[in-house]
This record gives sequence, C-alpha cells and structure tokens, in this order.
Amino acid sequence: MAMPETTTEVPQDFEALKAAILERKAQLPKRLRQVAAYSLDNPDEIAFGTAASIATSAEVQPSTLVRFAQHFGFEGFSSLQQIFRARLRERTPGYEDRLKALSANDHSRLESGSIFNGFVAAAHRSLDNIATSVDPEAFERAVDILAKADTVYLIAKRRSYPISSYMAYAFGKLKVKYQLVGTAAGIDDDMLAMATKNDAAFAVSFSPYASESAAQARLLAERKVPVVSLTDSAFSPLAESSKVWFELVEADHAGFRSLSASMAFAMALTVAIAEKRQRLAEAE
Amino acid sequence: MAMPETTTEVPQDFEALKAAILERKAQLPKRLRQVAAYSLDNPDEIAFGTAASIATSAEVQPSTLVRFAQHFGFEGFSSLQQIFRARLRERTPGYEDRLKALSANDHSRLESGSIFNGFVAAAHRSLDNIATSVDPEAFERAVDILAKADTVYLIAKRRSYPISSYMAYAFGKLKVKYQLVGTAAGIDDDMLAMATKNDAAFAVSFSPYASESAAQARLLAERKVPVVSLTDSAFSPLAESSKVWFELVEADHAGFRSLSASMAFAMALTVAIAEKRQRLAEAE
DNA sequence: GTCAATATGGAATTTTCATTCTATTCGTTC
DNA sequence: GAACGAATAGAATGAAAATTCCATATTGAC
Repeated sequence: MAMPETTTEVPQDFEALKAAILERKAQLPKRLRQVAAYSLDNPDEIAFGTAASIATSAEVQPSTLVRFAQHFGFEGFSSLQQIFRARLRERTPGYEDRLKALSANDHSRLESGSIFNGFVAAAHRSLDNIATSVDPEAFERAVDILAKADTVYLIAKRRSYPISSYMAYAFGKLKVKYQLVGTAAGIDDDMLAMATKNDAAFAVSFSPYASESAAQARLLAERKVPVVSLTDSAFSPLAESSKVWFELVEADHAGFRSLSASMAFAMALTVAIAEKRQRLAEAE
Repeated sequence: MAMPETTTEVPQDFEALKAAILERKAQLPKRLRQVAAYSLDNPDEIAFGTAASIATSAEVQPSTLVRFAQHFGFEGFSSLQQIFRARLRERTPGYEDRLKALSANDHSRLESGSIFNGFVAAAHRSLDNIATSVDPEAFERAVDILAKADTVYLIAKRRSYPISSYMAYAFGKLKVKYQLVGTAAGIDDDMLAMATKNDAAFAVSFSPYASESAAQARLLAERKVPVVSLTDSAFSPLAESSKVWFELVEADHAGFRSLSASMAFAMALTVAIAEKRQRLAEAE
C-alpha cells in the first residue's frame, strides 16, 4: 500500500484534527463530509460510542468511519477515536472547574466582556426563578386548553414577539394549526374575528404592555375563546381575560430583561401541547 | 437485561455510585476495596480503559472488576463503566438533580412536568456552555464591526428568526439603524442590494441550514460588507462568508434545541454594540 | 484444627467490535 | 452514451474484549 504518511501529517491532537477536517471538508465526498460534520458536532459521541453505534447515529456505514479515519492518515477508526478521547481526558469537566472557566476565559478583562457575563448570569437567574414560579398544575391546565384547541392564536407584540415567533415555527414543524397575530396591525382583527370557542389563544405581554395585545385578548375572551397568557405581573391587563395565566419575572442586566426563561417556557409549552395532541389523536 | 432490583438500588449516576462505594467501602473484601479505591481515584481510567487494561493498572484480575460491578447491582463491568462515561459526557451534571431538588414545586409528578423541567435544564446547560465557548476577543471584534456599521442587516430564517426579531426590537429602542432581512422573500434581495461596505450584517443560522441565509451572507461578503455570524457548527455555510463567527451549540431536550443561550448572546451583542456606538459618538 | 463459606486467580468461553472484502452505485470523462 | 474509476453499502472475517467458570486460597467460626 502506498502510504501518504510522509507527505500528510497525521493530526496528533483534537485541535489539529479539527483544523485538518475544516480545511479539507470541501473536497471530501458526500458520506465522508457527513462524518466530518458529525464528528465535529458530536465529539463526545465519537469518544465513547462504538463504530456501529456512531455509524447508526451519523447515518453512515461503519466502514465509512474507517475510511474517514484513513483519509486523515490514521490506521483505522480506533486510532482516530483516541484523539477524541484524549480531548475529554485533558479538560477536566468537573462542575467546580467549570465555574472557574468563566473567569479563565476572562470576558471581564475586555470592554464588552462584562456585558456578556451579565446577560449570561441574568439568564441563569431567570431560569432558576422559573422553576419555582410556574405552578405545574396551571401548566397542565394550559396544555390541556391549548391541546384541545382547533387553531391556536398566538398574540404578542414588541419584546414578546420573538417568543411567539418561535412558537409559530415550532407549531409549524409539529403540525399544530396556528395563527400568528401581531405582524401587520390592520389584518389582525380580521384574523381574530374568525376565532371560535373551539379555538384557543396564547398571549404574551410584558410591561410596558402593548395595549393592543390586551384588547385583543379581551375581545377573544368575550367571545368565549379560552385564553392562556404569560406576563410579568399579576396586574397585567391580560390576566383578567385569561383562563390560565403565568407570572414570570425575568432577571435583567443593565435594564435589559432576559428572555431566556420565557423562551424555555414557550418551548416546554409548545412541545407539551404537541405531545398531548398526539395522545388525544391516538385515543380517538 | 437485568431484572429490576427490588432490594438494592442500582446507582444511576456518578454521584450516587460514589456515595454507594464510600458507604460500603469498609465491608468490602480486600480486592474489591482495592478496585473501589482505584475507581474513585482514577475515574477517567475507568471511563476509557478496557477491563484488561484497568485490571492491570489496578493490579487485580479482570474478573474482579466484573465482580465489583455486580456487587453494586450492575449486570457486568460494562454497565458500570457507562456511569463513568456519562460523567464525562454530561457537560454539567447537577442541573437535572438540582431541579428535582426544587421539587417543593414538583413538576415531575405531572405529565407535562418532565417536559418543563427538561427544557429548563437544557437552557441551563446551554448557558454554561456559552460562557466557555465564546471567545471574548472574537466577541470584541464582532462588537467593533457592528458598532462601526451605518446600518446593521439582520439575517435569519426559521428557528433563528426569533433571535433576530428580538435584536430588531432592541435596536429600535436603542436607536441603532437596522434592516431585518428574512420576512418576505421577494423584497429581501432588494434590501441587501442597498448595503455598502460601510454597513455590516449579523447572520444567524442553525442546522438544518436555511440556504437563503447562507446565499445572502455570501452575497454581502462578495460586496465587501462585513458579516458576523452565529451558527451551531463549524460546517455551517455561513462560516466561510464571515469575518467573525461564533459556534454555539445549544443543549436540547427531546430533540428540541434550546434557544436560551443564543438569546442571551444576542442580547449581550446588541447592548454591547449600542454601548460602543455611544462611546464612538461621544469621541467625535 | 477442621469445616464451611467466601474470595481470588487464571483459563475457557462467548460476545462484541473494528476491519476487510466484494458487489453495486454513482459520477466523470472521452 | 459508454466505459472507467471512485465511492459506498453491507456482509464476512478475525481479533480483542467481557464475562463465566472452576480450581485454589483465604478467612472466620466452632
């Protein structure tokens, strides 16, 4: 066999390997590129899995893994795997060390660093908060209402718009009928006019409240469309129109409120609804 | 598969195993105690080694390792080894448990509760990850590029759209000129045609990649408009068009990736840009 | 000191896994 | 559009590893 090992250097550590993969990714054939992407996206899997399990997960054949390794000068898949294992050995992933990593990767040294750290910390605080402030039974009721709805109307403006736009994306993927309300001012009310009591709405609004959202929620409530809402205050005008409502106070940094907890909440709600829908559909 | 042990509980994570070992260490026979000590002193070896290599290193027989594992209720050595591997694999062990500990508000009792907990834990993990994976100097460069831009073009589709829609909202409040690209397909290119090298773009794209986003970023890059991007893989087609790019892998729950870390990143970037702009304006 | 129960060492066995081999597909070039 | 070469899938192979088994040693009780 003609060994190209004198010309091409075999990467000896993970960084070198990563660089080599990125450099040559463009010229790699389809399946090998697939492996290349998988290996950099899921390095832990490569480290621990067996050739067979990795192959399944990356949707290639085991033999492809071997060929991939040989392409980069390794003798076989096993010797390539050593690189991925060494990577985990080197950096101690203990929890205590992880916190130190924050200061080792010292953002605060640089001008914008403290801003970055501040937002990450605020997001953490928000998430800690959410676990205690959301009542699981209310959550269950909310899921129930929205899962039984024919179409889910998503109401959100301004700062809460990203939340509902995520939900819209996810609902689309999950095949849940929805209407995103809050884009163009004019057509909103026409949309809402079509809602019946077999539908339901999910409204998000944080202070300062967008008065339209509250008005739209009230409109729906009057027409017996059940409304679930997420706000940052029990005094929110949304609360009174809602069958179920959640109070979720996001932590802030420099006056800018985090959205991480709301986002996590929205994802959980979305997936829980989709799951419940599936169960309901199967029960029929 | 082993029968579900009714009398002795099999430790399911490293912490539980460690506790069990320490508790029963005194009553263990000589060789098993030897293994116990070795396993807690060299957990990485257990994770990566083979039964034979570990046996040699711990100066026992391979069969002793199997006996040791069975002593603690595992089926064999391999299943015990999984615990040691999981310890290295899980980026931040502790959050799932911490949430369970918070079970005064016991979500997991209810159906949708575990979904909720799962997403909160995933968000926490993502945030831990972001602190280590974002290079502060790259962040600084990104802020610099975008702060000096006349107009910031925000490019995002699908799952990343909520990110840029938040940035759009915040930029509006902060009086930073921006253009949100990604709403209606038709007018996007006309918008981008107006971009000059005095502008800049921020593109977000996660796999599966929206090819439009990549194409638009390339278009801008060709016209010397500096592009900063946020992706979840070095393989993202965005990376090659970007002056600065960030790789940010969000943790997932049940296959749904969190957005919390990206959101925190976006907020930090937005505010950092606005702040820098103000400083630049004052300096004039 | 003897017996029984438990623990241990080391070989035998079985299982699992990486690698190799070959037929087939895919993509190019002439 | 035919023919060649590269790339790939999937089964076959052989090596390595985990586990089991059994003979021997050690420990503790009476």
